[in-house]
Amino acid sequence: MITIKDIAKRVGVAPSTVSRVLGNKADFYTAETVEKVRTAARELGYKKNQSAAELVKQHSNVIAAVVSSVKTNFAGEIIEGIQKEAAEYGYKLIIVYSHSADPVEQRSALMTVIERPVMGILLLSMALSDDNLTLLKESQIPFCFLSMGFDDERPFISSDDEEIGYRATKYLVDKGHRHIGFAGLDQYPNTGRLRLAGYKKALAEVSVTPEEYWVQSGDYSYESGLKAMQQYGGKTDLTGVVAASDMVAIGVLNQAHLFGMRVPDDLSIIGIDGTEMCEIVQPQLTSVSQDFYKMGVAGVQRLRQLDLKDQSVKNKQEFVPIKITERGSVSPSLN
Amino acid sequence: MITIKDIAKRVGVAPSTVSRVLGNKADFYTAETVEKVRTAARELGYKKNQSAAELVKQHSNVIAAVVSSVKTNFAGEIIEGIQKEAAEYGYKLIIVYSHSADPVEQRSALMTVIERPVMGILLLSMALSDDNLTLLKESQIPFCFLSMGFDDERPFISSDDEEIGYRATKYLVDKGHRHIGFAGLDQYPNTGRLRLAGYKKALAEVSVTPEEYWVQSGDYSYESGLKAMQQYGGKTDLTGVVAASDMVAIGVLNQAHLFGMRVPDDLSIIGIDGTEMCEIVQPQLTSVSQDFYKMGVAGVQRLRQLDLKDQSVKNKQEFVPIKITERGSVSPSLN
DNA sequence: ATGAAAGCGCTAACAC
DNA sequence: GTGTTAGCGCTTTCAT
Repeated sequence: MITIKDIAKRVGVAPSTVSRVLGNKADFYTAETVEKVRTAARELGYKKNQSAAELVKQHSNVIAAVVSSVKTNFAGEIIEGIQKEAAEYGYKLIIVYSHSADPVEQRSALMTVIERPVMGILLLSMALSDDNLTLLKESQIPFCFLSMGFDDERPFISSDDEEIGYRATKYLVDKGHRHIGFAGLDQYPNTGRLRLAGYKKALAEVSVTPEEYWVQSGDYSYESGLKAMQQYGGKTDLTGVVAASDMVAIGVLNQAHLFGMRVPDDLSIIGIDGTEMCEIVQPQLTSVSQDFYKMGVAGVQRLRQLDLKDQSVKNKQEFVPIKITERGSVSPSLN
Repeated sequence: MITIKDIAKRVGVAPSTVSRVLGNKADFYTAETVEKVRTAARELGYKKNQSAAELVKQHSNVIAAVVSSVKTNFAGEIIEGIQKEAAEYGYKLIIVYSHSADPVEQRSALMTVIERPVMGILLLSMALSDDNLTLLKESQIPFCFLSMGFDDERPFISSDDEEIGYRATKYLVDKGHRHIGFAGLDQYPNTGRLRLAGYKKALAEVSVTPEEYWVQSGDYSYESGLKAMQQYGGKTDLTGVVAASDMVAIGVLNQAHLFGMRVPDDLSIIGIDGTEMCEIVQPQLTSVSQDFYKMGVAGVQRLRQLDLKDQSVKNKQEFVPIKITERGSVSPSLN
């Protein structure tokens, strides 16, 4: 292994000088020294030992993202946003996966990043257990949750779930629909509750109280959509459905087709997320689009502020705007 | 920050003893010492500084996966395989992303993991530039390519692309098809060439020489499928299409539908990969399924052997079996 | 503008 | 079984 000592010896300077040159500390050197050091480093094939640097600096330019599941198809967009913005500031990104549910696995993933001096931690759609949240806080490392909101003090950047539920439902209401189902509502403490509240609010504005079977729970999966539609049945009085994710929407769509229903003529469907999945089914899915890319970007900016000791944003909770993308799965109600 | 010294002081032993207890080095201690040390560590909220440990050990139990693109939908399956198998042996996994194309970005991603003593590097569908391959080799860190084959000495674990091309085409041939297109053939040095060779071989066995327009190039995307089918046209004499990926297959499928063609009655389609996308379209896609999960598992095992100084597998090139999963997008040719 | 020296937190001989 | 000691490679005062 080539170290700065080797370079120092070769060039005839002290290791500290090499360190300064390679670390671009001000430009207090003769151009000649810089040149010689750089050349020697290249020729010897020098590679910095970050462990050593991190040990003394107790800091690094690495951002860690902890992701709840490999399967979510929007995580990629958030990561792209993080990656792009991180590159902007010279931060590196490492990602670790953890299934949201299991506290032990969560802990292992957290430890992987806490045990080294990362510059900040971004948690993607993670519902951290209390123990693990404590662990995270004690680490003193700046952090922020992404794409998941909470009703306590935790910092997060996400969409406003109540608004999502409200606007999706309102969109169908404005098209004349009154019997509207919610398919695949999740069981997380907040997301599901808030989306449901928004859904009920939009319905209440036109004096509709949803029947119990209108709301079908699920886990964002394609199967959840299939199952929800099976519950509704081929002769349902529902004319519109809000689906908890694009995959749920596709499940509802396919099951409706299997029942011989036409979409959107017999049934209107609006999805939530707005991933590329919306465009590969027929009809293409109208959806409430979340700006995942922007969450990633905002997450990096948050970490950066924290790194710069701006404590004012420590527990800031921030919403990223949503929008409705009209495609072909909703039509006016004929009733 | 709490260090082993703090624990040592508190318990009244030497730091080295604490290190040994916490590192589970044999069980050469009084249960009492172990108990006291553990308790103190917990009470003080001790967190190991991995940078320090890695600096002295020049080694860690971290596997790094370098992934070519955030968008590939099979990377998730490989990662699940890696994760699962890694956990089996107590290895941790960190992932870094890099777009396959840009050597500069590739280099940055590589450096992120090379600059610390990771135990091994797995490269997922990465076509590394020569410079970066040299960099990787010089790092002395064990590595293996996954889901991408090469015609040089590089170690890899992937499907046999010629076999994929052959079996996909043969499957259609056996159903009576003779005019068979290949949609979305990629431009990578190997993958595309080998799949094309397999395709031509299966066709040659029934004395068919493909017309030039039968083979449409692409980049595995949905759009590539759309475009390929547009080139074929609604009145094509092709009765079957092999698609380079499931997304390409879906593109072909949708464009065929737009042309008013029925699948599989008017056109049979077989996809490559076998991701969950196959089951969310109608008809469901028959596909050549790759065992991505197994590639991940095998990758970890490879790294483990290398870690155990088993040099015999250093440049081993390994194929993972493929299989045809029959769903609903292929029917016998009526000609 | 550069060198000398100290030390980050941990592990691994080597003693006893 | 446990303590002592010597670094791992790097950064950073503090000199000069």
